[in-house]
Amino acid sequence: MPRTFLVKKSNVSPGKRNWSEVPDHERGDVYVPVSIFPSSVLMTGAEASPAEMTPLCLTTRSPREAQPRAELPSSTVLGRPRSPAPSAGGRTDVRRRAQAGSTYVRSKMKITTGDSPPLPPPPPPPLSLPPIPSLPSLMPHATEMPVALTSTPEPVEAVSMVTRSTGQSQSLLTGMKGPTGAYVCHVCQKTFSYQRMLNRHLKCHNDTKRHLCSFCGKGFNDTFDLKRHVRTHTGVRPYKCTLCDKAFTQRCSLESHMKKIHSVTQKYAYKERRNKLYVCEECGLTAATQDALLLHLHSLHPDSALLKGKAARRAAGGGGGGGAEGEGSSPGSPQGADSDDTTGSAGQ
DNA sequence: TTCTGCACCGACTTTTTT
DNA sequence: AAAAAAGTCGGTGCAGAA
Repeated sequence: MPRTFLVKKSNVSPGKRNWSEVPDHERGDVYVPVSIFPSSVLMTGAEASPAEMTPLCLTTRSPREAQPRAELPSSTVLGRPRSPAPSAGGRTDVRRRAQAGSTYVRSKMKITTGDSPPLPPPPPPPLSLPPIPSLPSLMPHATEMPVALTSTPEPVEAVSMVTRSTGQSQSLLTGMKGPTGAYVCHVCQKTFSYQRMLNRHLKCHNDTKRHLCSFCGKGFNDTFDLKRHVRTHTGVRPYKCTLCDKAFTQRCSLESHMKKIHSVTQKYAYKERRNKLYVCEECGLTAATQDALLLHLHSLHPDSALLKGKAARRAAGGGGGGGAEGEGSSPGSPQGADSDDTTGSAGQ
């Protein structure tokens, strides 16, 4: 069974990993799940692994797992005072942040609510983001503020037409339907075939991010985006090059590598689904099937969040994923572990 | 039954860093 | 230039409300 590429962090610059300093052939040998935990969230002594501390989906490890544990660098992104408040626009210049020691934050980072959490919120309630001060009453729910942050003043009125009680946009969204029947974004005039696509797209114009990374505080619109991001903290690299043992966090990175370095072009049709890879976020093992992954989890990680989540779902009456469980689906939730970009529902 | 929000996932693209 | 990371969208399925 292939082994997920797990990356050991060498103690490099604060707050930033330097994977390149780790020889590729060594990356898979040692898994340091998280080495950038802020001291503020570190428990005393060695009793708590990073995974145990994180509210993310990294679940507790059984004592018998003698995984190397990374010490927390004294000056990680979160272990030090953050840079001053972000710009008014909600975005922060990466260089400014870098000067402040927050090298994880990229230039396109959108601060969640205008204020990055000074410290990683211990189990962050993902859904409890405070509304944008200027529109508190109009945005009870982040997903229901379609044009709240447009540059034009009138959208505020439009937003008020989106009601929480009904969960329906009474006139705003339908009113945005263009002459072709497509749904048009007020902000960028992009068109979408489905209203739900437009609704989701509108979040892009919204600086309020519902899903916060507990490691660095960065916010994302989508849980999947957050989970993908978290992998940069955990060092899990499931996509391994078979030719040079290099590994990547995203499949596209691997495919790009294969093409550019090895001149190997994967034969995939446009948007053709690749083989799904099931990854154990506990130890990095990869499996070709969900059953194999479950078997592995049962045998080695019986306390894994994924298994607990499945058990909880069974207890709750069967049902598959979806909103009910997802509502509390923070990156630390069982579901979170269950649904990494390489694991999780086998529905697809 | 329909609509909607939400979670989830894969894929493609873009930007930034090394 | 390559890699890393993030932004975005198409699509699917479930749950809850109307």
